[in-house]
Amino acid sequence: MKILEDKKFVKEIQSMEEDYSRWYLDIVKKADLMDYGPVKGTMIIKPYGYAIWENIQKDLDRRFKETGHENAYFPLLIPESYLQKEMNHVEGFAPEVAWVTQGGNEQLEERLVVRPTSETIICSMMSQWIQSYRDLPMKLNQWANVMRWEKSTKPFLRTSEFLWQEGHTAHATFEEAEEEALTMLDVYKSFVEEVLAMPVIKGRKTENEKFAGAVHTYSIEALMSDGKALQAGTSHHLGQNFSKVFEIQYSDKDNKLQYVHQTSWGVSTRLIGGLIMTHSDDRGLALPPKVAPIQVVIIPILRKDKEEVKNKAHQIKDQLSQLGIRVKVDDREEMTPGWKFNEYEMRGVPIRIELGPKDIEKEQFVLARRDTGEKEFLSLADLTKIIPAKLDEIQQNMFNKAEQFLKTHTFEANSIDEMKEQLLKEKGFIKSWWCGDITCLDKVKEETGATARNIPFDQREGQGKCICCGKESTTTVIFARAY
RNA sequence: CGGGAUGUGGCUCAGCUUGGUAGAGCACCUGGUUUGGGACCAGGGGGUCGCAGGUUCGAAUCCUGUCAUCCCGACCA
Repeated sequence: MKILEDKKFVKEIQSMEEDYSRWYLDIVKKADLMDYGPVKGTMIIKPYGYAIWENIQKDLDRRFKETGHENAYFPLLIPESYLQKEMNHVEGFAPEVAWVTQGGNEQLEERLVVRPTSETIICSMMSQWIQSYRDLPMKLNQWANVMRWEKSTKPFLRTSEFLWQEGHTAHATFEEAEEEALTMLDVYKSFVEEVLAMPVIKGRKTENEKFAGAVHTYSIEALMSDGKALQAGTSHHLGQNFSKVFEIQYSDKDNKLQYVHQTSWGVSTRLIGGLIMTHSDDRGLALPPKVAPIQVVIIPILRKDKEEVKNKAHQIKDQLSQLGIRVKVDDREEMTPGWKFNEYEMRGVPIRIELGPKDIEKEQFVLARRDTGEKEFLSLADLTKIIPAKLDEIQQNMFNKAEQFLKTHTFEANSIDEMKEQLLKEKGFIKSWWCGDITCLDKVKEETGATARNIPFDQREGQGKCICCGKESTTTVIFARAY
């Protein structure tokens, strides 16, 4: 077993150390995930990037269905009057909605918004569909694009148009809606941790960070490799805020009219940005096997006995494909093996198999891991046992590394000065006591640039002094600079 | 939305100060030699210089506007 020296193979990528932001942009371009669209904040998700999204969709969709949800699709355009109904909601979204004011050559009588989220239109339909407690719960999900007129954009992390899924449910009681919101938060957490190998912190959003129109918002927060936080998913308990204005009522068992209790929850293509900033390095993208469009790439070394080597490579491919592994053989002769090694490392393929005439003679192959850079010689006879095991090992190792990073970058601070000092030294999550007063959060933000990410479910025992005002508090908050 | 920077073949950039027939490297195409960590030689194709106006005999170059991208800040369920 030999470990690669820390040589820089990829000269096209700016190092993370020197310029993190440039590094990120280099990765998304060089790994061929996206390209810019002609309109500000829009992007083309290229086939390789879209394949990642499809893998995310596939896995999440299965989890949604397992928890009793059904997919549907609602219109892109929403009448202005719908948005106006819930006051907090309008105010929250007003600055970032795109308007349609004209159809063909005619001015519209009522302006339409391009959906920034679909609560209003889905609620208006639910009010027609729900009559009785027997119609509940109603648990819907849609895969869609949404648009928010963003002022500053960055590929995958914040774009004007993005792809997401939004779940919308209606329940008979507050408790049921609460349970749903928490269940879906769990679904997100287990998906993001198991599939994307990104450890996250579950918690409740503070009042000033919650969704416009929600009773409260839960989130999972991830930590990027530059120490900044990323909201990876949200789940909202909407209470009766929307059902009251959209009149979603049902008759209960005693034939009394009741308003439903609702939830909504979503994750977006932003997860791809998080994936990149969690695992990748100066050599390019690194993908956990479970989302990687190509899990194993086979590079035949074509010096002599070309046909034999090629045939063997394809034979290996077939063997692995039969196990459900996503494999690609790159037997192009116009590229050198070295070029291909770098190319697939840059694109984040978890396992590379090198196969040359000498290997075939010795009944062996070379396995190179993207996560550790290790190369080893292994017996071809064990191929179908080794590869699945290695993929699992890589998946686990990537999660462990990220979890280790999160642990070593979670700090405690007892005063604003301490937090400032820590953020100057090294960024990360900052755990602090908080008295519950929103103005204290504002002050922290103003002085340190860090915002309250969430109030983690996993609270510390005991009590301490509020980071800002010094009052005795029993609530722990996670602060961080965030994307 | 404020401050700064950039926009020239697919990519990275030079040329602009001082206006005068568009360049390099990489990539691409053809042929040959190569191939175990980004090969080499020879030949070849490709750009209305982001877009729109203006100044000028003449604009990639000067002026105005506009759009997009990047950085910093504000905003961001």
